[in-house]
Amino acid sequence: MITIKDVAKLAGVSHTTVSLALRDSPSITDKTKEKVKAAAKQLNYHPNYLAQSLVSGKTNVIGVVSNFFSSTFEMEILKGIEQSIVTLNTEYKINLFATLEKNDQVLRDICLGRHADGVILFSISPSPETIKLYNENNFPMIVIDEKAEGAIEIALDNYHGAYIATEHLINSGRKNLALVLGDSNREELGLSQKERKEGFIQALHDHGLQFSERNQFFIRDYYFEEGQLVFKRMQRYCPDVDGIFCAAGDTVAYGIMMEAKANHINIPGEISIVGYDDIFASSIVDPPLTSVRQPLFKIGKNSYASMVNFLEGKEEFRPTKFVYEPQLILRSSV
Amino acid sequence: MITIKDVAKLAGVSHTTVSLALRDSPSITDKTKEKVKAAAKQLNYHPNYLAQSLVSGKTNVIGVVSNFFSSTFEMEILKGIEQSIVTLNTEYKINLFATLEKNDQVLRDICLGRHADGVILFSISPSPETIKLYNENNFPMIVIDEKAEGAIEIALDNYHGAYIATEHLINSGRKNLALVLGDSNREELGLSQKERKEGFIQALHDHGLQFSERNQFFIRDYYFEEGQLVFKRMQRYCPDVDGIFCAAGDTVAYGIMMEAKANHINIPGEISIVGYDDIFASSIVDPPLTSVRQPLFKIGKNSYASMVNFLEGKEEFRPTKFVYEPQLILRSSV
DNA sequence: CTGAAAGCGCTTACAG
DNA sequence: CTGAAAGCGCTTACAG
Repeated sequence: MITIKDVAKLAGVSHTTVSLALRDSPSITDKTKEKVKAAAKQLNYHPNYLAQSLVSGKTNVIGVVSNFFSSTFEMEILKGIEQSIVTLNTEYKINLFATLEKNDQVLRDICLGRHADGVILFSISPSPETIKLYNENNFPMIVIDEKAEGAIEIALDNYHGAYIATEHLINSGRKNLALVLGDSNREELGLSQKERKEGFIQALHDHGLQFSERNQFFIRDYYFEEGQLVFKRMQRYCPDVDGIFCAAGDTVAYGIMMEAKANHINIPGEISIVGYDDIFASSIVDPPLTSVRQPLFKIGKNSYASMVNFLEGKEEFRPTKFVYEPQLILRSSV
Repeated sequence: MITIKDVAKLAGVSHTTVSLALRDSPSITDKTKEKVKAAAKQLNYHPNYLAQSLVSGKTNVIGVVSNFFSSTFEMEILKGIEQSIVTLNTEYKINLFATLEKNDQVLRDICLGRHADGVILFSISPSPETIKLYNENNFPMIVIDEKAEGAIEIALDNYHGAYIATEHLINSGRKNLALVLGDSNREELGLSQKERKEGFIQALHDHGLQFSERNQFFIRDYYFEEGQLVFKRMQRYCPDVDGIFCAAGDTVAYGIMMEAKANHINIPGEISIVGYDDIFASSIVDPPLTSVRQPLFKIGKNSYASMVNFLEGKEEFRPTKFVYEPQLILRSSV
């Protein structure tokens, strides 16, 4: 490994001078700089960032933390971040950290191990201790789609999204609505699913309809096949359902639609359905799926931009909550 | 920031002892260990990985490098990697580095800045100098879907995938085939597109058909809308096309199908089409799209596992080329 | 069994 | 304008 000392030796100066010259310090002669740079080039020298960061306390990386990175939700936000990186053209690199369930542990590591200068979390709820740790270390933290008191919260208005979806079903004449929720692998519902359930119930009430626990169906992994199973269960236990709000997302909604089709039940003729997420395929399935779209691209873009502002001291970090409103995309499934 | 010295002070020992105790060195009394660990816990101490890595020369992170991470190709491989991480349950974390075009620069940084112990590249072709640098530093490099002499190459047999797709179209009676290629933003075709073109042409020849440059259409960004445009151009310049091999992938193929539908042209009645990638939506579009599936999940899984083996010294790193065969998934678009 | 010393590769005051 | 020294937070021989 080529170090600063090798360059110093070749250039015939001290390693201090090399360090200074390479960072274009004004206190070094142009002639010395040239000599040093030539030597560095000849040896193909590149500074060890580990060492640099250790002394400077800066890594120039922004950490993006998520449970995993293999679903469309993350993809959309990442697209926004990527766009922001390209247009802003800053010094900052991004690193993606997949926590695979070990959320707080990974977060601690990033902060204490100085793997980044700040983090953006996707659907991860940090513990109060972790938030405290970040604040103590002046590490900005932006949390998308989860609660995080003391950090910057980017909330998606799931309540409202569910409300408008449900209202749309009701306004189109549906009276017996089913709700499909994803309960992940936990005992209780995640934040967004819980809020969607509340929005669903409220819309029902506001239109004089009753919510029945029996019209509620659960899936775990957000798979297409689970949607097929849900429809089977629905046919069996609630054959009179005429509208479905699939809060568990579009992929599950496709499964429901496919199974309905397989049973010769017409959508939207006999049953209407509204999905959530408006992922790409929703415009090309048959029939095109009405769905709630969240401004994920914009969220990614803005989050990255804010983070850069915090890190460059252009904006003061202060716990705030921002709410982004979803939008109902009307197609032909209702 | 809490350092090893703070812990030492609280525990009443030297910082050397703290370091040893925390790593469970056999040369430290159980009693001292307890004392140290209690102190560390009380102060909520976590080692600075930057410092640890600087001295140990190990980061315990595997770098995953891609131009960006927001397409289904990366998603599928990542799924495999994530599964591998969970089942293997190793010490290694993964970090995703988005290069956004600055491929070699990012790769150099990772190696020289010790941001990782080894890398897995997605569709990135490292320069010979970069490969040399990695080899000199004993940094294992696995390259998926691109050429990289001197590294481990994971090749997708694009030639064969294109060949079987084309042959299938011919065997189903199609005689006037069009080819749709993605030429990205470069002057020349990327490796995989070039190979697909060769497979297409060879299949044509082997069945006594001629390849015509006029039956070739290009897109740049792999967008759905480009597929719609391609179909319009096709209608205009080659109205007698009866089969399409969309080497540019399924998303573009959907655009073609939609535009055909909008023009009341029946698929597969009048025109057949085969896509590439077999992304999720292909099974649910109407008609379901016949497509070439690449074993991306498996590739991700195996790549991660090999990397761990290299890093742990269980397997010797030696430049090799592995070829994974694609598979034609038959549906109703032919 | 424990601690003082040297060192990982760098940067930043401080002398000269 | 340049270099010797101290230090970032840690680990690893080496004494004692």
